[in-house]
Amino acid sequence: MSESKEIVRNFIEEIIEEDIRNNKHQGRIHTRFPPEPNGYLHIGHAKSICLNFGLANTYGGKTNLRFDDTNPVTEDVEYVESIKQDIRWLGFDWEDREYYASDYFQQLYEFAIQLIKSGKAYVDDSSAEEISARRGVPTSPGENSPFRNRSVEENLELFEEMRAGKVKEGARVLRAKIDMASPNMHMRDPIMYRILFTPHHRTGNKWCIYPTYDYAHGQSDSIEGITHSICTLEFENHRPLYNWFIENLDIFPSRQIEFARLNLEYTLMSKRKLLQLVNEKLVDGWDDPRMPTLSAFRRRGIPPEALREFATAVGIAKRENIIELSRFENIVRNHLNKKAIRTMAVLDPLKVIVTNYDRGVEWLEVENNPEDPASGKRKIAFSREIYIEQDDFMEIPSDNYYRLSPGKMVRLKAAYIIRCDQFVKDQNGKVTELHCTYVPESRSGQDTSGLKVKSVIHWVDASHSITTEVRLYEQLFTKPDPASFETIHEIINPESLIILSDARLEKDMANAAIGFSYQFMRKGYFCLDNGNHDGKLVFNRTMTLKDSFSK
RNA sequence: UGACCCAUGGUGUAACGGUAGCACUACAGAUUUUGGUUCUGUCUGUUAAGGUUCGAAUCCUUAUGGGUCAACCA
Repeated sequence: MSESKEIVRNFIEEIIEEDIRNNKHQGRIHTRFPPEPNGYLHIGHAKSICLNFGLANTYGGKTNLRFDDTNPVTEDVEYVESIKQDIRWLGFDWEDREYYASDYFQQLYEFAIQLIKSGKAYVDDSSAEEISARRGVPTSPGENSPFRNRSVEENLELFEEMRAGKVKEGARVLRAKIDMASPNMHMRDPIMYRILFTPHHRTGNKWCIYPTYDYAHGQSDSIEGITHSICTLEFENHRPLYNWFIENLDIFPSRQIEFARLNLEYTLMSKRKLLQLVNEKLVDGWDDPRMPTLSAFRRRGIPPEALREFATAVGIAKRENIIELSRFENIVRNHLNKKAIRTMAVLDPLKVIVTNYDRGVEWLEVENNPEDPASGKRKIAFSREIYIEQDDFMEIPSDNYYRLSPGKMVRLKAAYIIRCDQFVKDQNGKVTELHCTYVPESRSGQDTSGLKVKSVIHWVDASHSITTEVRLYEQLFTKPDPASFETIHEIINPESLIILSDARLEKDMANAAIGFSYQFMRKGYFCLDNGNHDGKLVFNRTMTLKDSFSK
């Protein structure tokens, strides 16, 4: 027997396995993914989704989808729908466990009464400014609110007035009574409820007091019996408070565990800034293929399997990290290379006349995907007039350039070797046409010419091709660390989108379908855009091929 | 002048007191009818100083560096 591959566990898996060994919660594992419906899911969320659902999957547990909808001011149903669609597309299923923090508003309210009754919460009439001023700073203690020692009866009465809508927004809050001198700012009598006369997308006008994150989140976890509540590092300082509520309410002890969020080079993860890109129309919307949102990845042709692999490949740890884009690209290319059907597409056409070709149209056979023999072969037309890529010809070639130039030969993929005899320029000096001769005995697969050429280039037949639009995407930002810049405008990449309207594809590509990936040979991976273009075909570049020929 | 967390090649992540490994990147070579793919090889690492120990990336102390916290956001 060969030795089995060692399984590497991340620190969360180690905690879970320890809990299972100790029979904690009878070995039950239950996680949750808690998005706030105030924006679209991005690749950072994908890491969290894969972690939470993945953990449940490997340990025979369950994962709830719970919308953390405690702030009606910023949240909307539009986001709820997109989030559900994106999680499904990523490949995960929460079955019937679709919950909302707002489902628990009544329960949370009763918990609050319980804390008031036990003298652990009080109503504060201070203004936001006063509260902030009395909270102190991290390096020195705060001071108690003058309203801190109200009687239980008074607190109950006042809180009821808040609930009943008798108090103006901002005039009163409910606070936990903990310790204004705590070195942890979150323990300095944190706010539990604030008054907001904003209708909620689910509860409508039923409530005008809304629980804050700190008060709602842990209790929602507890209500759902979540065993491992996984969140990002910035909530580390909230954990004592998370535990304080659970202990003082004496409810199910969910455990919060923090891990380092995903950071990716050239990518912004801040929902606020992504929203800004959308609002200022710096991109085409949340699903603009340059965005890091899941809907954008879908539109750009990134396979969900690749995203899942990436999410686990980056690892789970507590160390701050910035993943290199090459890591992401490597994984996406691996997936696409295996499954993408090859086709020839000339993005920037240059006409070639094969002057000695007089056999009309000839049909040549070519593999659909050399990586996958099962993908079969197809026939492509070849005739006297074809197109090649502008940059596959250089009038004065550089030393390491081994494509076409005057007097030089290349092979046309799956066809013949041609030699460039002449070129035609327009008045601007741009090369507009090549006159070449082909070598009849060099036909692909039955080459008896004995000629050796350094390069094989792609091409399409002029009369057996279609003209389409092709969109080339590059990084949206010119800096690898866009988050560290104050304004996004200064780092927007002006060439992040290049629209080519005259691309020539093999005629068969008229039948291209959404959801499939194609490799435009030597040019990259592309997919049909899922937007509405009045019947016109538009292709998005998912990713370039790795390019060892640097320009 | 606080609390909490983190520190392993360029990047990310393993090694759970006993040979610092893997992946990506970069570079070099081989193969190739995609300058793709594939294959082979090379370079580069335990933040520092003490301590414990036969033995420390791992445990302890201190220092240094980085992150988070002062919304009625999540």
